[in-house]
Amino acid sequence: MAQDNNNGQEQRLDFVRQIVADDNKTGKWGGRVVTRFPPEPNGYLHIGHAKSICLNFGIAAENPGGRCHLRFDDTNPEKEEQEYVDSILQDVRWLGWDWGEHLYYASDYFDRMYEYAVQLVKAGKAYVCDLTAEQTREFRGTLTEPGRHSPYRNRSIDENLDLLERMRAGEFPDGSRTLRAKIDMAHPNVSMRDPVMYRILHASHHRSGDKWCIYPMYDWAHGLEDSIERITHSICTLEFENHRPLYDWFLDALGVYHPRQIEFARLNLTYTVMSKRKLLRLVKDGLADGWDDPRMPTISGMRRRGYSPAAIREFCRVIGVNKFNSTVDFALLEHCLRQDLNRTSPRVMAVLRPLKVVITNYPENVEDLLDCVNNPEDPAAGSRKVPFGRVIYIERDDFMEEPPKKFFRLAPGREVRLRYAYFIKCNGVIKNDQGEVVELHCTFDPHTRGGDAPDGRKVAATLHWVSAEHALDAEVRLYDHLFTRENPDDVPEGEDFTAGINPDSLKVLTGCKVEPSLADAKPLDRFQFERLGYFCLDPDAAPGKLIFNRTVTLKDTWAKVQKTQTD
RNA sequence: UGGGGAAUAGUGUAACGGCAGCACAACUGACUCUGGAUCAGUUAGUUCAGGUUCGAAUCCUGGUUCCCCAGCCA
Repeated sequence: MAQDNNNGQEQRLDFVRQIVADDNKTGKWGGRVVTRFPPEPNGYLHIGHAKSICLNFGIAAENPGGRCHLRFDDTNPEKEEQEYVDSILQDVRWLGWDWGEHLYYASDYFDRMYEYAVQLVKAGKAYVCDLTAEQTREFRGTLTEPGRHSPYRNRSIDENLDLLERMRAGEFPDGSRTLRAKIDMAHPNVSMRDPVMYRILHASHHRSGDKWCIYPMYDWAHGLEDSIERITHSICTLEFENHRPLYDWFLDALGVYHPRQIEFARLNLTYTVMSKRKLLRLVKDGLADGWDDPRMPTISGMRRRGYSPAAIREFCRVIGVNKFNSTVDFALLEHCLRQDLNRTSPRVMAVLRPLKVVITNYPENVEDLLDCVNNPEDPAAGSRKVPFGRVIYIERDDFMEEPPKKFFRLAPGREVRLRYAYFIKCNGVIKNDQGEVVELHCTFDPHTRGGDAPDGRKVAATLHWVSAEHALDAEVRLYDHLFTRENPDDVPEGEDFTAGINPDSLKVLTGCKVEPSLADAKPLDRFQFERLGYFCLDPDAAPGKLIFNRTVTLKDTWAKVQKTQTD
């Protein structure tokens, strides 16, 4: 799987894969290809992570003997939780990737990292600093001005060794000291100005418990993790480009195995936010109903919404990999989704906003089972029997008493086809006291059973329907973008991204009518409701209580026509 | 005003000195028992100014614009 290079042609490599291919050619890594996906377990994975996952696991899968490690970068106990670890494991697996036995935790390397730190201290390349966080910032200088040396920079190696050991032993309070690399306080790259390697944090870690009260910083830890695991290509996002000199400095100073760090641009998508901070905010403020809210761009949200792993993988393939910031049109994601769902989803009939239709010349109490194709894109999917009856429901939108020009559907005096069933003609409109249409009276042509007229006459439209007697009730949740603007951060002065929340991103429809075959649907089962879109059964559903999520609509040219007519 | 990156149709990406191509979106049309799917077509691009070259998106010089960096976050 994963290398769906079904476009025949010689394949174009993105710049990361090109580097890997070149390295394989020169034998730089002895033919090894080892990548890693290193999430911090402080939130749920989102579609942006999927891009990184597909890149790293994809490269490993495409190269003989290649492998990709799943490694939790759990160096900050204050933000990390087991719940996130569990969700990440589930999401990566669901996306279709397999890390084999290569599941790792940075916290498992804490002992070795400490030994490496001692090594640097002994080499005179690291020191214990007593500056407060605020002082450290002041001493660091600015982007345009060099920093100043910490007064603790020239402590003796023995004193540093002693202090570091006592830091680890828990003798000092949080924030009172740090271990810093001794590099260059005048370096134009601010991250090289004696960066902090360890901070004191008397916090319980979700895996190592209370064993440690000093925790390594990202820059110190990450290269070591890569080195320990003998990663060949350490692929990360653009904001770490500034850190590469430091990544290299640490590994060189230690003289250990040294992977190559490569940076690529993170994914941005229209109408959505992608930072964990903002997603956390949506969850915490109740703007979304949890991490797996079907409107969230999280993997768990998309799964619940009805996305397929294949669609997400295809999306990650077509967006490519680059070094500049770009924002992908949400429509491209939906395109990949529809493409996959079209060929895999069984068709079924469901009426979201029911309009009762009585077929006046149809006999009462007959059993009439009609053959319906399960998936015209997949002959192997076969067919099913769907019951018909004298009273049926059709979609309210499929009838107009006074149809405008391009409306092809049912109207007084007009004949249409009921999908896989009969031609019906409307000759009676019943209204309530408010003048709303509540019922239609139609006649059917018994010779059109199955949907074809023996005399060859044509109808302009085919409608979906559900037999009233056999229909199942269902709740259907319709989703729209969580944000009204293409760029949610594009908000008025003084407001934040939540100002652009779409108040209509969720519509709950009750009293929907679906065909009886859906009684057996299981959570997350995907269907195409004919003419409407793709839907999946929500995990909130229970026996006798059907709840469907609309994953995405079908392309709807009538809706487009309507829109241009009203504009 | 320091350092590090980057600029190709509306959007996302190819072209690695030799005809600027693909996909999405938009718009036409054909076909259709899903106004779905499918098929055919149209619109539309090299950040700017110089230079090198028979030939430049690609190489060189300069400019413009955008992104990242001053956490004891990752």
